Formats: sequence, C-alpha cells, structure tokens
Amino acid sequence: MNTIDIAVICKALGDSNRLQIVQLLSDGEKCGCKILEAFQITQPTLSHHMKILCECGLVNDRKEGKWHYYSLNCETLHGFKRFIENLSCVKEGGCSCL
Amino acid sequence: MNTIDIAVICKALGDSNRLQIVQLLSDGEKCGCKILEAFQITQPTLSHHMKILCECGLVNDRKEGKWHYYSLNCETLHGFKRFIENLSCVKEGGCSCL
DNA sequence: AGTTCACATTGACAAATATCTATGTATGTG
DNA sequence: CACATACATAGATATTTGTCAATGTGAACT
Repeated sequence: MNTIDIAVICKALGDSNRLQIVQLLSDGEKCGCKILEAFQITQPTLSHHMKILCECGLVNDRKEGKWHYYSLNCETLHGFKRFIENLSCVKEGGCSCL
Repeated sequence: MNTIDIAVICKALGDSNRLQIVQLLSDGEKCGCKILEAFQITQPTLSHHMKILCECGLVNDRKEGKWHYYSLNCETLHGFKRFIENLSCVKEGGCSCL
C-alpha cells in the first residue's frame, strides 16, 4: 500500500457522509437500505458514495439476493491504520534552512 | 474533535501532494522553501496546500524572520490517530435487514 | 405476468478544488 | 536605497465532486 493508495482512502473519508458511513460499518456489517435510513441523502447519492468507498478498498460489498451487505475491509483498514500510526509529531531532524 | 473535524483532516490528506508533505513533516520541522524543493509545484500552489493543512489543525506554522517553519500538530495528530484507531472491521452487530 | 423492493446508471448542474501567472508584502543584505 | 528571498494574495481556468431526478436492472413475492 503506497502513498497514493493512502491518499485515495483519505479522499474517500474526506466527505462527512462517507466518514459517518464508515463509522456505521465499524459497528458491524450493514445493508445499503439500513445505511440509507441513517442519512438525509437520496439512494443514488448513497450508491455513489458506496462505490467510492468500495473502490478505495476500504469497504467490502457482499451481495445476497436483493441486498448488498457492506462491511469494512480488514486488510485495507489495517494498512491504513499502520500508515497513520507511523506519522510522528516529534520535532526531530529540524530544517536545514539558513 | 467531532466527525466533521476528522472529515476535514481526511480531506486535507486526500491530496497526494499534501499527504507527502505531512510525511515529510513527520520526519521533523521543515521550512516552506525546503518543502517546495521536494515537489514539482509552484510556490503559490504550495502556499495553498500549506494553508489547507494549517486550517484543519494538522500543521503548525511558526514564523521566524523570513522563514515559515512547519511541523505536525501533536494534539490534532493524536486526536486523529485515536479516531482512526477506533475504527473496527470485526463483523459484530450485523444487519437487521431481511 | 405484474408489482415491489434494493440498488446501479445516466445525465445534468452548481459548487469546490488544484493549479497556474501575475503581483503584493515583509524581511534581510549589499 | 536597491535588490533578493520567502511567502501570501488575487484572479483565471480546467477538472473534480456532491447531489439530484429520471430511468434501468435484477431479485423476490403475489
């Protein structure tokens, strides 16, 4: 998982609706219609958001009959967590300006 | 730090230039001119990106004479890390669809 | 076969975004 | 003072994005 992959995930999470969808899925697998109930958006808009979340690899889409069950993708989530965890705010190095 | 704050941070990190800038700063404080050297963008474009990174609270801007020294903001970074760390991919709960 | 439900796709559109050139503003130096 | 350096601001533009209404698709039920 390179920097661009991470940026794509961040961009996907950069919309508050999508971030809240991910929070919902963090609580367990959900079908699309249940997710839709939680938001003030139309079904096509949700479909658009789910596509973006799936395409960045963060969300799984499992189809069963009429329903689509969405869940967080463990592998992608762990890779993402690892990247964020490795960011450091300690002031090492410093700048070579001057 | 609420969900919208996190979404704003994610949006800021959703541009690969900005994500790489944050990676650079993770290595220690840097001045703007040094950051600029590492990218193929013009100075106004970098200025635009730094403004976005500062406005979401992830980056500090310390002015000293001619230079601006940028560094990651520990408090914001920790809050962000905590949020991401709390995301879970375990399949609890399940959906009440049927 | 007809209907309903869950979801995708297709345009359309306004708003936001990334980038540039040109220019302005401090700050330091000869 | 004149000039260079570091950075910001303004304005322009092409692209992307979030959203919707309308429509298509496939599965289940009567």
